Amino acid sequence: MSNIASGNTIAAVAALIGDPARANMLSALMGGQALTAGELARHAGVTAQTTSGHLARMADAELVVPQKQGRHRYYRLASPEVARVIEALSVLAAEGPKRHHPVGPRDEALRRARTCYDHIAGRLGLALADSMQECGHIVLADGAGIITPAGMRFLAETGIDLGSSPSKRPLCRTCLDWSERRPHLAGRLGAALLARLLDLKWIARTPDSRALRITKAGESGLAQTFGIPHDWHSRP
Amino acid sequence: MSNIASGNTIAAVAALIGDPARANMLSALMGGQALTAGELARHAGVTAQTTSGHLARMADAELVVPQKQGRHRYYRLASPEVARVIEALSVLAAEGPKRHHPVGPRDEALRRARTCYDHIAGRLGLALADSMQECGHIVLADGAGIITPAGMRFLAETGIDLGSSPSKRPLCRTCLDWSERRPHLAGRLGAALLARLLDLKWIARTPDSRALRITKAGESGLAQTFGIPHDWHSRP
DNA sequence: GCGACATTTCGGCCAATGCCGAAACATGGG
DNA sequence: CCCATGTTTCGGCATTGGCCGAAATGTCGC
Repeated sequence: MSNIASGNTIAAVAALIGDPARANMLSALMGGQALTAGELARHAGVTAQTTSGHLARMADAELVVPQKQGRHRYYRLASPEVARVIEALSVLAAEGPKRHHPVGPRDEALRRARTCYDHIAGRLGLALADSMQECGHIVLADGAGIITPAGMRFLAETGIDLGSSPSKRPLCRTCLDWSERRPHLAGRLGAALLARLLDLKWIARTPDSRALRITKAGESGLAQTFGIPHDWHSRP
Repeated sequence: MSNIASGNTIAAVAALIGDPARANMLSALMGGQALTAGELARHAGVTAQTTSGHLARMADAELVVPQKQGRHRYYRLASPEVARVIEALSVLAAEGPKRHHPVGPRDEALRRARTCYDHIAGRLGLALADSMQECGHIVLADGAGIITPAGMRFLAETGIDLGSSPSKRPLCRTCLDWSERRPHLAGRLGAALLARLLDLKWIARTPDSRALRITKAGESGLAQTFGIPHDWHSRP
């Protein structure tokens, strides 16, 4: 009875994500960067051959998109929608059976600041969201936010470019942080913020990890622009 | 490398959803009502024994919760978080490989109005969201909304009770409608709206389906309160 | 207590699929 | 041109896990 067709299709997608090797690859791609097949193989803990098969299937289902470059083959998540599925699954997985509830990234660096697909998560993500809200630049409410006129000016001054695209992508979403259990900024604003902070070299990516490092320049920049104190990162 | 643990767990959850029979059951439960094991077996298209096993596993993983009642055993989705995962997967499944993109519920009744976990989807869902937005009762922005003071008065007058709980559940989220590709109201507001409209008997559930029927009283009520014209449902 | 109904447990069958070794394509550098 | 490196294809093995028939447990109504 009812709509078996759509049920079947969501099953197909979920089954694809439901393999440990593939799930690890997708988690790794949540870092937002494109990774080579080899790197993904290492993340997944399986051989290159096996990885190749997995990637082919995921590309076919349009969960990831391949990009040839020299003798490497880069893969990235196909869309923010894919990221949302992983994100929603993470929330569920973190809550999960209460067997060992003290979960979340064990790594302190990840807790402090990390990428979440194309925006910033961890305590830095929360601090940025809090700051912008306190300054009246955005109004957050339940999973999304509105950028105020003052906020628009602030973004322009700070060089954060939302890209005046006619894109259907939400301007300002929030994303539930699975380590801190509070929302941080996602959507186009979140993406632009990450891009700008990387561009200013206030934060830097860490090789082989989703962790973000706050640079010397970043410490003062974040303090001046967002009012985030220097000693912020030492506090839980 | 990296956090295999969390990857593993999201894989476990996804694998659970990734079976056609289980996915069909979960889709059926997206109707928001608790269903008996037998009903779920019919939805899934497998025998009762098989269903029992599936339900046990999903209950163990806390995707669904059982509730004994007489010689029946009712199951419902364990949380809004579970619903969000299914919702996100539906979006992906609908877009999916462009092989047959004219998808969405084939059934015209489902397209018109249906439940989506605990709120209203379909064209009626969109019309309600549009109406409240045009009247200045809510301000929607990218995945969530804010209820204005005027909106709060309107809700009070209309008898829509948001339940002053200290719940962490978002007041007003939006949920992307997979048949119409536009957002409708979810969150506590969406749930309260559905409850109130059912209570007023303006809409009624359909047995064995997620479709909602608009009653005679509903037609005039919706017209007066939300400005939704009588002939609304005849238009695409 | 006895039959009807709903659900679960047990046991065995079978198909799907993840995994790797070996080898074949690509690509870039010397 | 040949070798090193990255990636894919092929073949075969082993395991997982979904499915059902049969039968046990519970629960209701008489």
